Amino acid sequence: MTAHLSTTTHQVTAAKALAPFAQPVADMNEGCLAALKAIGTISRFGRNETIFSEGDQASYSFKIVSGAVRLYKLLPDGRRQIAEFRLAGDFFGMEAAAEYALTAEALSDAVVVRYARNRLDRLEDEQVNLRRDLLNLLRRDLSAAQTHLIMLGRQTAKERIASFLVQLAERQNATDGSSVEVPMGRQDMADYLGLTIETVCRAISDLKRARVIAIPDRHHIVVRDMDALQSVADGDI
Amino acid sequence: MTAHLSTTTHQVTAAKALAPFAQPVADMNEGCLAALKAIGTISRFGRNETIFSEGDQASYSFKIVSGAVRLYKLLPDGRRQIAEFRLAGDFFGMEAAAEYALTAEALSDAVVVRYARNRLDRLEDEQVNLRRDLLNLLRRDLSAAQTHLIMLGRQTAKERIASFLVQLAERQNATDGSSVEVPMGRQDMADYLGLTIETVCRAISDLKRARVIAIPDRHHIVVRDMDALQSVADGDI
DNA sequence: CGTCTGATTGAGCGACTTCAACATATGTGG
DNA sequence: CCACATATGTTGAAGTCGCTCAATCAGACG
Repeated sequence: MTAHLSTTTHQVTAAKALAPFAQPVADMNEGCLAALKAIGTISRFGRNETIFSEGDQASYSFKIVSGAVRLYKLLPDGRRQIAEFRLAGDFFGMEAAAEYALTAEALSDAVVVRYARNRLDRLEDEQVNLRRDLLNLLRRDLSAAQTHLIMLGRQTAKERIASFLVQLAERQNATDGSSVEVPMGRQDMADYLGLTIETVCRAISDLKRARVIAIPDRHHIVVRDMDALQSVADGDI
Repeated sequence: MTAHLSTTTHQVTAAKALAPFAQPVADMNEGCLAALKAIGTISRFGRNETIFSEGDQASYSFKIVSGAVRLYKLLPDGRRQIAEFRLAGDFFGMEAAAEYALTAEALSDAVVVRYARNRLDRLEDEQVNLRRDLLNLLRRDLSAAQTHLIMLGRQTAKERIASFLVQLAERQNATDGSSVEVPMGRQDMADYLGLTIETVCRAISDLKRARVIAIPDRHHIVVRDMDALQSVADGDI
């Protein structure tokens, strides 16, 4: 493993200020970051604006400076499955081959850095470290997707919701009593968890009624008892 | 994309002879293959034998010569989600970081080539192409996982079964009337599709009753009407 | 032949969905 | 600032798909 801490100024401040999730960002070493910075251009997207669509030529990869992004697939009849939420500090579109396999939309107003794929590819050829970092990024994505799979395939609605909230809380290093930001709406949660919006609402209400969490407003939850929440996530009822 | 056709003798013959799926194998160029061959050692596993377990130190990566492998995760209470089936010609364990994220078991008696990770890593440092190929391998895995996600999150039982059978058939280039090998049992299918074995049976029986497929025996299906099967997969009933 | 494993079918139940009503923001124009 | 509109979220009642439990079947093998 060749991971190094990433510490350029703009991304860290952005992460602190706006990152709803404080999970470890894709680690990049200094040389790579400097090189990346040189080829990136800033770009802005409004809430629900499409950044790229499934099937588009994958001409760019991205890194989020502030805001958040949903990555999803649609079935022909409109059913939607969100594969990932990406947050400040995260990369996305790196995993694409010739065409994007997912659609990317801004969850909220977002500022991103755009990297031209051809320049990125050239950089990769030159810098072994960049290629290695990219490999590790993909490994993480794959691992996350596998965790997501068992969630959708083998967990109950309550377990999925609780697992999701645990993930949110952990990425923000939340402890009992601290407020956790929920950047996505209920429909987004439902489409990520393979449920309906009603089921999501009910499960959240149940957790609230059981005093495991509190809901100050739609976009925040307070974890009152992390152990209990984890137990629900694990199916220990 | 830097993919080249792989044409070493042993793997192609193995694929022809035993591959239940004839999907494009991870493409590797000649140089990489020769180098890989030099560091690989043959290894055999019996039916249901564990090749590695989730959490083990990831000391080796593998390529299947013959047979098939299931890759899965378990929940603490024993619920199982199969993430992938791997078949003759396929690599697995390449995606692992320090530890394996999944458990690998032989679906049937299997012959595999084992590559020591430290030697593999050294090869990657030396050969740009190998790293590039590995990257593409991971991209495919990720893309497959995302397709699997929408299956589990947003498709009905019938759609999942039909989609699965279409996948099987396509990988074997099956046309209407040709027999498709089904290397895994019903429980494996269920754990891949996030269903119970009974639901899998019933859905298959329904397709048989509708004359969309025929079932000569447990490990074979005949696609009688691929268009109809695809329609079921797409939810066009 | 009996046993064992895996597959199939049936009956009843329950978790999640669907449909519907209502509530709570957020924003807009007067 | 209020009246109204729209989007999002919440709750209830009824329906259904897939699960659970249970019995039976089919092939493999000693």
